[in-house]
Order: sequence, then C-alpha cells, then structure tokens
Amino acid sequence: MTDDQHINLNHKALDEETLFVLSQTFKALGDPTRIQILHLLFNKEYSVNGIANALDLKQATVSHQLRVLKNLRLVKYRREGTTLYYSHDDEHVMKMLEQTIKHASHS
Amino acid sequence: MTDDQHINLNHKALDEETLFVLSQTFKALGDPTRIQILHLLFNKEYSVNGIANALDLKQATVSHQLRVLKNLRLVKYRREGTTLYYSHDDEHVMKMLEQTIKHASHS
DNA sequence: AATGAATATTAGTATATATTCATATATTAA
DNA sequence: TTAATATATGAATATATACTAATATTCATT
Repeated sequence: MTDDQHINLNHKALDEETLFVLSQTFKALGDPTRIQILHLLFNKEYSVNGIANALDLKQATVSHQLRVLKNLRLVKYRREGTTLYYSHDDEHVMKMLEQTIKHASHS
Repeated sequence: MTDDQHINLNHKALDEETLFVLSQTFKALGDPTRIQILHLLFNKEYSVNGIANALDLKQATVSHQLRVLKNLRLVKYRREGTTLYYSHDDEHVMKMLEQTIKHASHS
C-alpha cells in the first residue's frame, strides 16, 4: 500500500451530468470553425450565407456547425422570409470566449 | 446582391495562430476524462496512480491524457523517486473551468 | 402551380481521438 | 546487478467529427 492509495475524502467528484454538459460546451469551442462563427456573432447577427461569405466557408459547413451550436443553445435565430439570422445565445460562454481570446492574443 | 453580401469592416478576424491556440485549449477541456483530471488537481497535486485510483481509470489512460495536458502546459509535474506528482499549471484555464463548473452545476 | 432564393439534410470520406493491452523505460533499494 | 515500483510508450481498435457534394426542404413571389 503506497501513498497513492490515499483518497481525498474532501474532494467532491463531478456528477455525470455536469461532466457531460461541461465537456459538450468546451468541445463546442474546441473547433476553429465554431470559434470563428461565435467570434463573428459577437457584435451582431448574421445570416447563414453571411457567415459563409465573411469566413469563406461552404454554406453546408456553416449550417452543420450552426446546428451543433444551436443544439447546445449557444446560438439562436430569427427568421425573415427565407433568411435565418443567427445570433449568440449564451452570455457566459461568450464572455468566457472573449476572456480567452484576450488571454491568447497577447501571450 | 442581397443583404448577406455586406461585410462588417469593423470586425477583426482572429489570426490563424490565435485561433489554433484557442481551439487547442478548449479541445483539451472538451473531454470528460481530462476535465475530471483537472478538477481533481484543483486543490492539490496527485501522482499518476493517485489520479487513476481516485477516478477509477487505467494507468495508461491517465498517462496519455496527462501528456496531452502537459503539451498544452495545463499541468506540470515534479519527481519524487519513481513517482511523478502532477499539478495544474495554468491559472486562467483553472479559473475558467471553475466558473464553468459553477455555471453548469446550478443550471 | 412554378420558380428562385436561402437553408437544411443526407451520404460518403477522411481524419482525429480515446481507450486498452502489452511492453519498455526509469528510478530506487537490496 | 537484480528486483520492484511507477510511469511512459506503441500498436490496435473503436468511435467521433469535420468537410464536401448533391439533393431536399421551406418560404415568398408571380
């Protein structure tokens, strides 16, 4: 029996659901394309094609990634005719992203 | 020419390197095992076997994931004999994790 | 109803990643 | 130097994910 066997009884393990939500959220930010999209949506809403044009991505690529972000409630949209305008929908995540961008930029 | 074609000239695109660093960091947190490890390391250092025991993971699994975290400088270690004690090494990331855990817990 | 525009979906492919088993390496003690 | 312990590494496998091309769907207009 080595020291490794000792267990910190004070430590509260993360419950399964929290762990799942956490990892899903971070995973959503773990892709350059999705970061670019969220970063673009920081100040204003964009249509799907607007995002595709601004970031030089295929329409289908943007649509796929928006679905991921929408499923995690990181973005929302409003419809105007056939056009869907997407905007961010999670203040905490956007602030976290902002902070981390600042941190990464001048490091 | 639709409204989508208009471009926000005020928007500064993220440069490639920042984007890469950002996504790498978030990707590191996008896995339940790595989150558990970092969460465990919040208050104190642990050996590799200590982590494996505390989280009921294989030694190899922990070692592999610690390498990922170490490459991103999210953890560091000190040696004591044959034992390596790992601890966290990025205050910003740990604070971000803490905040997001709080946010996810009571939501 | 037919057309055009914007977006979503499906299928296919390529790539990345997490885990496990088996084994190698490194350190210490006898 | 041999043995024991702790950790790292390599190979194999399974799964997940991102992108693309093609097509389907939805909505508005005529």
